[in-house]
Parts: sequence; C-alpha cells; structure tokens
Amino acid sequence: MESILKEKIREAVKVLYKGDAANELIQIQETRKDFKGDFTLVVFPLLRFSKNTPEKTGETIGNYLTATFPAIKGYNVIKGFLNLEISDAWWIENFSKMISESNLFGKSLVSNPETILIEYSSPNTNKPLHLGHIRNNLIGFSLYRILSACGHRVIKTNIVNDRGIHICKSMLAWQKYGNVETPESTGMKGDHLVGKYYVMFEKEYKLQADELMKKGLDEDEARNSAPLMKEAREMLIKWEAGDKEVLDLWMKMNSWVYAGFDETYRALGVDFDEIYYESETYQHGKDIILDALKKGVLYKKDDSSIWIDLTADNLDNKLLLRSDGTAVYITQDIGTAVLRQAKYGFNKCIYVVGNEQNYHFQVLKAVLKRIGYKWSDGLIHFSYGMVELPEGRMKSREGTIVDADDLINEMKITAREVSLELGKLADFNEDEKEEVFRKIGLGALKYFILKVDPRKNMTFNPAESIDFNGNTGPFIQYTFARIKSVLRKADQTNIKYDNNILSDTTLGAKEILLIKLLRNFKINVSEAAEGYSPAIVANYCYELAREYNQFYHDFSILGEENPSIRNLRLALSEVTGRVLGSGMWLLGIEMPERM
RNA sequence: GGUUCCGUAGCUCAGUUGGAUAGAGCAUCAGCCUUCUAAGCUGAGGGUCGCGCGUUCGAAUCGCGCCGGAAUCACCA
Repeated sequence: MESILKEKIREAVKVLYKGDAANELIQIQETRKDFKGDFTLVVFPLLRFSKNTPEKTGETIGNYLTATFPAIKGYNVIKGFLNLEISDAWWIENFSKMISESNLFGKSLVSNPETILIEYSSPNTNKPLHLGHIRNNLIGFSLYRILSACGHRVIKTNIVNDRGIHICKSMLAWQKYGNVETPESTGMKGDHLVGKYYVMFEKEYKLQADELMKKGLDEDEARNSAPLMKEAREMLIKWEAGDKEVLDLWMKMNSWVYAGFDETYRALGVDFDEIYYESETYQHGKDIILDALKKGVLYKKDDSSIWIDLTADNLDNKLLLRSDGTAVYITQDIGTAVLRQAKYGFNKCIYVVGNEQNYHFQVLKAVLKRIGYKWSDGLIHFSYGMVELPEGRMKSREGTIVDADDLINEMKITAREVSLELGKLADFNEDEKEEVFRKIGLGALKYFILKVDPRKNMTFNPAESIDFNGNTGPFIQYTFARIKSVLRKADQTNIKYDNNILSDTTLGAKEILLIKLLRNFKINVSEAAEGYSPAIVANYCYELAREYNQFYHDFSILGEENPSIRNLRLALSEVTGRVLGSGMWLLGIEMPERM
C-alpha cells in the first residue's frame, strides 16, 4: 500500500504542481493511533512544489487522491500532516490474501540470497554453561531462523575451546583429588563434574600462592612459582607433545563435558550443523601465520615471537605466535576462518560473541585482510551485550554465576507451580502436563532474554523472569492457546470460517488495527534480519498479542449473530494465531495448544 | 590515558532513513469473571528522554562539548 500511495502522490504532485517529487520527499507513515486515518503523508517536504501553506497543500493533495483513488475514502489535515482513510473493501481484500498465504514470512523477501555462516555458543570445556551462554545461544539460534526465513542459506556452527592451560587445570585437579570420580559414579552431569575440579584447582592454587606471598614473594612471582601452576604448565607441554597419558585423560574428561553440553543444548532447543574444535584448527592457523611471515606481511622479534603491525589500522602491534612457537587465542580463529571459507565459500560469517571481545575481532579482521584474504570483509562480529544481575556482574569468585541447567530447571518448576495453581489442565496426563510446563518455562526464559536489544547490556532479575504476566513469553503463549481454544470450539459447534470474507463486511476500528498489524509481520521479520535483532520480532509478537487480547475482550467471536462478521473475526483469530506461532518459532519458542 | 558501547517513568525495557500530545510491562492504587481460557481486560498516578550548545519548519533520534556507567587495550582464552 505504501508504495502504491507513493506512486499516486508523485502523480498528484506532477498533475497539481508540475513538480517531480523524489522518492525520499514522499514520506508515508502509519497514522498515529490518536488521529483519524490509516496512512499519513508528511507534507512539509512537498511545500517546495506547492509554494503554499502546509494545510492548503495537504487539502489539495487529499482532494486529488480521494477523487482518483478508490481505495481512499477520505482524509483530514492536521498541521502539516495529511491523514488518509482507507476503505474497508481495500483492507478486506488485503487481509483475504493473507488468509490463503501458506508462507507467512515470504522466503522471497530477500532478492540476493547469501550463504551465511553463523558461529555461536563457543564454550570452554572446563566449566558448565551459564546465563551468558544462554543469551549467546538463544540469539545465535534465533538469528539462524530469522535469516533462513528470509531466504538465506545459513550454516550453524560452534567452536569449542577444548585446549589450553585452563583445560589442563581441571584435568590436573581431577588427577590429584578426583578419587577417580566419574559422571556415572557421582550421578553428576559431566560438565558440572569437570567444572567442580576447575574450581578446586583455583582454590588450591590460590592457597599455595598466598602461602608463597607470606614468605615474601610478590604476587606475580608467587603466582608463577606455585607448584600447581608449574604442574599445569608441564601438562600443557605434554599435551602439545602428544603425550598419550595426558591425551587419554583429556579425551575422557572432554567427552564427559560434551555429554553435559549436549543435554543443555537439547534443553534449550538449539543445535549446530558443524562443530569446530580449537584443537583441530589451531595448527592450521599456525601454518597460515608462518606462511605470511615468509611473504613479509608479519615480522619476527629477536625472541622469535611473531607479530603484526596494525598501527596503520589504528590498532596496535599484535602477537600472533609465542616465542616458544605455541599458539595464542587468535591463532585458532585465523585457522578456523580460513577453513570455513574454503569449505562453504560464505558471503558472511557472523560471530555471535560478547562485546568484551570487540578488540579481538577488529584485530582478526585486520589480520586476515592484511594476509590477503579479501573475503574478510564478510566477517561480522555480532557483539552482544553482557548479562548482569541486579547486584552487578556475575563473578565466579563470589559464586554469583547463574548456571544454565539450574536456571532452566527453575523456570520449569515455576511454570509447573503457576499452572497447577490455575488448574486448567486437569484432563491432561502427567507427560502431557510436563510437556506444557516445559514449553512455558522455557518460553518465559527465552522471551525474557530475546525481547531486549541484543547489542545492549541487560539486567537479569530472577524475580522478574519468573513473572508470567505482562510483556512475557507466557502472555503470548496464552494468547495463542486462547485462540486455539476459540477455534476448537468453533469446530465443535460446526461454525466454519472460510477464506471468502465478503467485501461489504463492515470493519470495526479494532479489526482494522489487527489487519494492519498482521500485514506488518513480514516487514518486521526482514528488519530483524537486516539488523540482526530477534528483539524486533519479540516486541512485534507482544504488540500483536496485546492487540488481539483487547479485541477478544471487547467483541464476541462465536456469539456474533452476523455470519459474515463472525467469519471475519474467526479468520482474524486464525491468522493472528498463525503469525504468533511463526513469530515465536523464529525466536525458538514453542507454543502450547492449551495452557 | 586511547578505543568502542551505553544513559528514556521507582525498576526492566520499546521507540531512527529527524515528524504530531515520548510508549509498554512490573510495582502502587481503583475496577471487570453466570457468556468464546481472568497467565486476560479497563482506568489513575508516575518523564526537564543524563546536561549544555548547535543544525532544522520540526530533535529522544543528527553534530560538537561536558557529566556518569560498562567493556577492552596480556606471550589468558
């Protein structure tokens, strides 16, 4: 409609004022709720053609449009704003198309489909996943769905940080204090078991360092010479040298962790097409760096460490390989990126990684560019914000880390409590009930996190996250369940709706409002894709649910006497349900039929 | 100190190609279930959009300068 209107207005300017209005001068927007009308033309930019007052210009154009364009039934001018009123018949025709549409997002939204690789999750194998990972996973997975829905080819990948000194720490602690504990023997989830030993290492290590400081060493010396730290370093050297005993232990403990991660991923409903392991890609990164050194892009210091000078890019000199030849963090990212490009030939590679690593990704991009990879322009660091608690940042030292598994369980428990209290599922069996509780608990958690602009830091308030009223996932799920209930009842009473809404059906203001909102779905999805923001979809779903609830409250659907109006209302309900379901699906949120 | 990001109601957040009287939810107060699911709906109070200057017919939105907060600037990952 907007584009047709623009065309008509352009024509009006030509006929009325002999002017040629450029596209950006014709500003159409939806009329604000408190004014009469559907679409509004901002007339200020057109005054240069009319050479008249804003009011007079608005009236002249309004008259012209009403006379020549049947879809416009009237207009009013307030200050410099021309509010156009659209005929019911036009809305009905528009809505009728939506009813029969099978694909609500429209895969054809994008004219140039791209191959997009998306990396998210990126866990370390020494600790279980926490709240920060949850945000990361949810954003990454939702972006995958949104970009796919727009017609792109999207590959979900994960890079697992499975090597390094931090991994050795948990291995060493397990060896020393573990009493050969296993997930089976303890009943603990593997990632939690390994995490326990990582914490144990840090505790013992700190005791040793404190002891040495009492003996007069300064902090750095104490940290470096603590026996545990020395042992961990020796273990890393053995690992890099391929020591069988160390490798066996490493593989055993990592396999415990992976089993634990898989469980958490399954609970969250996220997955990957390909998982990369740092232990498999860092060597490739080293080769690339050594190769680039030969070409003279990099330089070697006297201690034989390898560096790149990025001062021309407004960055620093950056270390790429240590003096002992071992890899640093960025080494593996270089290797991984090259491997991925070779395999998939991506147009874009989106890294869903926290904003604390902004500098790292600037460097990564600059390094790849300097080495000569033109595709490095397609690397995008999707820098999402930190999750903080009401009392500040999560700190492992203070034990304020919110564990992912715990949180998911708590959400399910809360959902169970609330549901049982309301007692609407009396005829469900236990499994069916649990399934609903799961959907609601996870829906609440996912929506709570995804409704916030991903780029901003957010505060996670546990008390608010378990509130299922207002702007929450369960509110939207409830609206959906309510719609399903109406449709079931319609079915039982043999009231069928059909696609043919009579064009002379009278529309109420609320009904027009709903139609307008529904047709905005696609626009919101493509905006979410362009801006990499699931929050746009989340907030859209909320607005639609709220609007529908008002409509539901104000009007009877099944009780409506006039069959064509009843049919329209049923169709509105059905399409609203479909759009809510699709929108929430894009966020990875499941919708219960009843709750 | 350099770089990047952020600052909107008591709290959590929406709000951009600059547009009309800045919106929700939570919390507080007052109402609505004999009728399609009350996890809902209606109403009230609550704002110098951090501060100042500038650009413009028009600024929460753009520019500059302050103030406040976060992240980062490792031979850690």
